[in-house]
Amino acid sequence: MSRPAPEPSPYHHGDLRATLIAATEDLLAERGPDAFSLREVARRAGVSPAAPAHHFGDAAGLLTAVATQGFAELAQALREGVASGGDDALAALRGQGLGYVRFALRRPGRFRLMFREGVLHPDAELHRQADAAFEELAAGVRRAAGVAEVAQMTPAHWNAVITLWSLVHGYAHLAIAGRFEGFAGEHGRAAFVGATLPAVLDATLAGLFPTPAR
Amino acid sequence: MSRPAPEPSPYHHGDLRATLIAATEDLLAERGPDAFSLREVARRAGVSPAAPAHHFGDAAGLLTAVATQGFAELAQALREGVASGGDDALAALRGQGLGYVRFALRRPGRFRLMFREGVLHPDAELHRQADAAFEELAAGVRRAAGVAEVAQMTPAHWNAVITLWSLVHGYAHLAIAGRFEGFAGEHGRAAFVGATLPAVLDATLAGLFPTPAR
DNA sequence: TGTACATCAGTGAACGCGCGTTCACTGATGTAC
DNA sequence: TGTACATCAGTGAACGCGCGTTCACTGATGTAC
Repeated sequence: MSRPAPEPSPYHHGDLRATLIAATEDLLAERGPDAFSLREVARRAGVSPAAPAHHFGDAAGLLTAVATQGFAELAQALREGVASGGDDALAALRGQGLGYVRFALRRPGRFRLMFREGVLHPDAELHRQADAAFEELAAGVRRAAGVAEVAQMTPAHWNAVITLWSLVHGYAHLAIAGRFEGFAGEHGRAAFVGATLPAVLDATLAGLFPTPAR
Repeated sequence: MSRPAPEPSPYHHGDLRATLIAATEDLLAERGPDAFSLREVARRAGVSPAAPAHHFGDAAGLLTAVATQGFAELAQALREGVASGGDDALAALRGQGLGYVRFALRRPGRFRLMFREGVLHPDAELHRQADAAFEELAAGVRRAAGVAEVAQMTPAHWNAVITLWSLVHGYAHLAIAGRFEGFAGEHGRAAFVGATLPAVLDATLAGLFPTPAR
């Protein structure tokens, strides 16, 4: 997870912006959002504490850039989850749910940052990426419900979106916070998730999209 | 939400322990867990910065006490939610879900603290209270499933517990983080929750506890 | 009932720390002519 | 092709701040006799 040691620094870095984002993600992964500090990130990037201001303005600006990139990757993870379901719309929706949770567990610190209030700048691009990720979920529900357009979605369809989002979001948070460790037992977290999450999603989807023949 | 101004302080406070806990809850409510500081709490309680150490050891000790009390109140909120459902086990379970979310939204800062890693002491009483709250949820599922004892619960029953817990936990977190504000629109958050959460719970419960006649 | 004394609960000054940000600066790059 | 110069990207020292915790202390309480 850690990057190579800083080079014997030339004056101009090359791609300091990307390096600072990567260092921030590493720090979040290792020590969580509470341990973030601009100086620590600068130290890891092998750069003076004033350097980040050049690219991000201030500390919140750097975190906002990290969160924005996070939402873009979340949307991507949801798209890949859909693809894993093939032609079956319900299987695609389940794949999306799995993708959401796996995304969260892959980088828990960043995931928590993305949904933290008060530490990010209000930012048009951030909101655009967050909305795009949400829209992936809504599109999944439309496919499962046989609805083509956003304008055709009923309150029940929106409730289905909220239900699935809440479910995977809560599952991810509880898993990250270690609340499932009483269950996970000897098998570890990954095995626990693999064993329970598909069943959890299927039971919920059965309630949201009952099939006559079931 | 704010307490009366500190009295012209007598040397001995009377009930400083409870006062510090209350001041912490106020601070969490007003400015969130990130803004917590021991000195600010002492200021609000009208007491020197060294006073809290006498009762709680250190800052994490105070937060741990607050979280412990929070879990006790969460368990109580779940019990009240059950009662609202009367004799119908599914209605009781829905009431529990409503109680969970309402508890979270009543004091969002404290709720977030309770599930924050790294800021609380590992503490026997804290874990006892957290487990007791969780056990309320499991008991609700047992009633709905017609199972009398913990030992009789199947993996499917445990999955139902995890599903409901994830659902209400995620819903609460998303609501607190303002992610539903695009929906809430003109009606405000309370109205949004009142309109969507019961339906969300019912749809999920239908998937978890299908009834033959449905 | 009165008094000595231990214990409890709080004071307030001081410590050292890491932080975000600022500032004047300088080295490197690239562009105009 | 050379050269002057503007712009960019980083330095590193310094600032002021609020923090958690420590320390020797003192005022209040309560208990033993």
